Amino acid sequence: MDEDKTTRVTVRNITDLARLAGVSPGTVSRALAGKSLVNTKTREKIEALAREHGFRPNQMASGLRRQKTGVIGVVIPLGHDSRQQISDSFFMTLLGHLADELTREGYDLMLRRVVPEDDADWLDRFIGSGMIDGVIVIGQSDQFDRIEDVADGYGPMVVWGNHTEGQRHCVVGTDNRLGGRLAAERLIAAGATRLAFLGDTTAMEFAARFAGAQDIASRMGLPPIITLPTHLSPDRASEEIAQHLAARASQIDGIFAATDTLAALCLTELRACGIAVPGDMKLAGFDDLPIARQTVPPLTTVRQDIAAGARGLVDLLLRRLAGEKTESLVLPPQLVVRATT
Amino acid sequence: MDEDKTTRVTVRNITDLARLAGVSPGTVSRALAGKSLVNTKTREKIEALAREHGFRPNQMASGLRRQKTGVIGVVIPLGHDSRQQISDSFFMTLLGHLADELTREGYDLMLRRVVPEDDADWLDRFIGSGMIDGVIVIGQSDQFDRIEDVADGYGPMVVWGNHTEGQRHCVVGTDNRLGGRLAAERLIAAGATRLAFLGDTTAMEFAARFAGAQDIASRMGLPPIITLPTHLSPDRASEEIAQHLAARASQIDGIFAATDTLAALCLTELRACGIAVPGDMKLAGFDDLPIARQTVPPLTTVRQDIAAGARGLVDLLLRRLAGEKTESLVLPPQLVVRATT
DNA sequence: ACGCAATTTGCAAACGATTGCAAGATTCTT
DNA sequence: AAGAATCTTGCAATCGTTTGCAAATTGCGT
Repeated sequence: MDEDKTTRVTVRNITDLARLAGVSPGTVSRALAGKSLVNTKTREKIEALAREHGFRPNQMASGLRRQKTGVIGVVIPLGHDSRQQISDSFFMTLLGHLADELTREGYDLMLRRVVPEDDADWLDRFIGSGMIDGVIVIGQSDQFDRIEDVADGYGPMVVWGNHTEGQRHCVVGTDNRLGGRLAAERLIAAGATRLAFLGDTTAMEFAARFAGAQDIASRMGLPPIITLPTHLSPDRASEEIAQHLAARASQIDGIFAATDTLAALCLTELRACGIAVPGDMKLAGFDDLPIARQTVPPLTTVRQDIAAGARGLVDLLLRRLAGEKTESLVLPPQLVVRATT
Repeated sequence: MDEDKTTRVTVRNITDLARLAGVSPGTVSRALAGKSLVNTKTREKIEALAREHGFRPNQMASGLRRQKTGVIGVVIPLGHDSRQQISDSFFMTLLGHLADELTREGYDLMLRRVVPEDDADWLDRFIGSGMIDGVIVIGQSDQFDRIEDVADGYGPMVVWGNHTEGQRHCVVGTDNRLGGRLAAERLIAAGATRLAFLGDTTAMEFAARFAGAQDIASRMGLPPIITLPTHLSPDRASEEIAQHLAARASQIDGIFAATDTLAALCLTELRACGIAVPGDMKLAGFDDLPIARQTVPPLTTVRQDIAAGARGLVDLLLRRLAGEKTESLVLPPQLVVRATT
């Protein structure tokens, strides 16, 4: 009979539960928070009641009072190429690992995609919302300056992207320039002498990859690397690649694609043009996504360690939340030789 | 001189701003919320001050008071196959579209991955946190019953997955069984008579795809379809597929893969075994991910309209938030014939 | 000028959990 | 058994915004 009554009661807040337990709200709060100040028997009673009624303290109220939310914001600026990018495997995989790491540290993840062109205020707005304790920015896109501005006044921010000499925001990323060198070295070692870079060099990461490749080309006394700009979305990119190939294929014998995704598309177009890989054309990608193993022939590429990147991002962010002043983290890329070079 | 003073003041809450504007906090709140009750000149003054100081109302406090947060939870239960799944292109693409749709509707997205085995309480915990206005569950995994339980007491929930006769939770998904029929029909039309299904049939969606294929096999008087269970993570799956092929390849002439990802891996293994596709073996996938166009030969598959799915999920969720009682939405799959059948 | 209606504002009580402080209850000393 | 020391608890303010209600201001017609 008593059971009927208790289960009928709805308990929506800590006060209701306190009434049931015959104690004050403060005690319930302390008990549920696992503080040591509360008597073991009282705690057990409260915990039992909480379990029985499926009670969970309201995170909003808690967040408001404690001035921390337990939520980390993850924002993806869609800068130069609004449409695609998010379904870019690389970012998505990174996001997955981030979710894992943050969960493991007891944080929730609030995801936001923004189009900086439409909303100049995107970063401040997110930070100022009071909803998040810190923010991870995935990709600098073309927003380097804005991120720099914010970094001066706001500590708990870490950015995935390219490290530039003297920058003020804390960044985690692969050494893209080195990666570019590795790719170019391999292409050249495989016999290529007239190289092209496939991808949009206005994106910082890509620019660095290009620059690395150019370093090597210059050092070896080869002609400057041609750039073949493309968008990232597969449908547009395919067309653009086809056009590039039609116009330039005869002038080059090696392609360094900014991304495995682009490399895979390029491979398809090359096949359509009847250009043999690696016979007539060497090809290298970047990222080492799963697809790199499945193209025909399998793709030579530069691997980024995504899991390590995610771990780095979260680790640095937590340190910054604790007040520490952290340096950027630059991860080494690794050449993976398969069959396109 | 006045400017110096005003810019020096930090304004962290609505009360500070009210002081500056010489009005009461209530008025500021109304002005910023765009309510009609406030005088135009006062409003403009307040808006100007807010802009000048970069003030943004605290979402936590607002959420607490209004009892709504403007955040939708998106949860991915990692049931039968913890590791991979999230980097599964399909889910990630869906997530991307969800982010777009929710943003467009003015909602934020809180992402959570859970391992139901470790945390039986995953769904209630999320819902009860007070942080989200509603929840979208991506994939039923093996948690059908738990979702059903919750659905009775909690309205604003929509699930991506398979629709089962008489279920109580609102679901959006492709007609997997029909999709399975389409795939099997095509395989058979291409000349296959002894079919196998590649994938783990304990996942509901996959089970339905298998059942659809079996429908057709039975109707045509063909032998029962063999199941070749695999995990979803590429590394494990590759091995498992190789083993399956070694053991069974001679007994079958058509494979229906639960997923394009699996189909692509399978294609690689088939090539390694020297089995010609579609000559010796027909192959069909499911999803129509970008990779389906890039395999060699390009993959015949069953397309799911991911964007429409995301739109459906968000649309139904919003309707439910408005109190409406909505039916499930079953989307038609579409056969895409390429070169593996 | 005056009264009445229509606009604008301010007041103060919510929303639900946390926490410093002090009071009350136990236990321990001597 | 009294007093000190230690545990437990309750009280009430606080986090920052919203909103019902009432007060104050304005506008309007006569």
